[in-house]
Amino acid sequence: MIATPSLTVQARKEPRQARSTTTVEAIYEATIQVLLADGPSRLTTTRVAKRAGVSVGTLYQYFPNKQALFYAVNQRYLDMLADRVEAACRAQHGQNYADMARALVGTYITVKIERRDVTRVLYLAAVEVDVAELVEDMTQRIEAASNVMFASAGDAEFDNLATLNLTLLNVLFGTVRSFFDRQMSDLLEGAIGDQIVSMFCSALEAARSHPR
Amino acid sequence: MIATPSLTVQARKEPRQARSTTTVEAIYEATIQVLLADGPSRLTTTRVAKRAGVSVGTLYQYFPNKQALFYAVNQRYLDMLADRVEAACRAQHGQNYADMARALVGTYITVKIERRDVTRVLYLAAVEVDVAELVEDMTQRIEAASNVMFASAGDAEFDNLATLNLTLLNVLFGTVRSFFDRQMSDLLEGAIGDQIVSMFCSALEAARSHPR
DNA sequence: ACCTGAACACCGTTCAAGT
DNA sequence: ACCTGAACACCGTTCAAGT
Repeated sequence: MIATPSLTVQARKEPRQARSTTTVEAIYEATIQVLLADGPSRLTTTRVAKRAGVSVGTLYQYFPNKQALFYAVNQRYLDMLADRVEAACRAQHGQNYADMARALVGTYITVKIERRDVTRVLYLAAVEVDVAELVEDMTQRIEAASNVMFASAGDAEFDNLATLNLTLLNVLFGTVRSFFDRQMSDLLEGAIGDQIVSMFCSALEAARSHPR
Repeated sequence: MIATPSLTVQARKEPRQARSTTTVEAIYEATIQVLLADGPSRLTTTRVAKRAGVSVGTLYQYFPNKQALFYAVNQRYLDMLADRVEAACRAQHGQNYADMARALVGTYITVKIERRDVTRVLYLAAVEVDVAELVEDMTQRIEAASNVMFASAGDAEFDNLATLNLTLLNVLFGTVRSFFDRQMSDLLEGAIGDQIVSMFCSALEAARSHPR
């Protein structure tokens, strides 16, 4: 397994003129469209370029390879996701831990479901390209925000919060992914989402410090 | 997104002579080796054939396309996983639900870790090919076995067991996957595995029927 | 019954030539 | 400064020819 040096994965150059900004936008949009319409296995640079209305050469002027293109699309999506969850965590500062759990789980699920097509297609395609690094960044932002949030709970203090938090977030990410992979994402908005929240609450409850 | 008709994904013909059984074995083995050594993006039919010591044509005599090859490798692995978990569930029939949770979670994690390389590489490559159907089959076998097991618990009865069981298994599958994707699979054998078991237990406890 | 490998269509990527 | 598209190497797949 060869790790792709991350440099090759950055955009080749920044657009400097209005014309090329439009081009890059069109390429992003076309990438998602091709993924949605034709599936990951038909995500070819030629197809994306054609759909974006430019030549392949142009695409390669902005993205050194197909990976970089897909990487950029993921980056936008994952940054947005991390932004939203961070904001939700900040908003809960000092509140009750049950509300925190609800906000964290709820926001994550909401964002994933708002863009359910993109979510699914990115889960599906995530492997044709090495996106692990990006996912790890997003994960760590959320982990940090969530840690700070739970540590600030007004109604409890927790033992081993870091480890518990790690587990809880992997539970959340993994469970949501399982439901998406199995095309059962709709259930997340209902009873299943609530079950996840109560699992969070029980686990937190069990980890409360009881100083004497 | 085009669903691959499942027929094209079956092995093209059954080997009838000792010679060809060996060939098919060699091809399976070579597939895993190439995946492990070169990564999913370099899994090419030519490479597999070469590593197996046969010509490409021979490979195509037994597998109609690259998908079918990868599909077959997954099938073996997932069948084995379902077999093991089913056996563990059967062994717990009539016991306490906490022991059941420990056995279910423990067996699943143990099998995944026993073959950690293959596990990781199959998670990684799972998308280059449509394997969703296979995963769904394995999942449903485990779901059925687990449902029967928990329904037989000697120390409790549960409300809405089917829904709860669905959530619990997606939690298990998803969480394990998250730790593997993040290359933190070792943690599953220790404290994290225990945390998953206690989350199972709290959720089950909360769902106990209390008839009056 | 099984195997071989040259041949074909297609994809990622490049680069000389254009505006 | 940006764009084009023919050209090249490589991969999936086929099939006529071999044992």
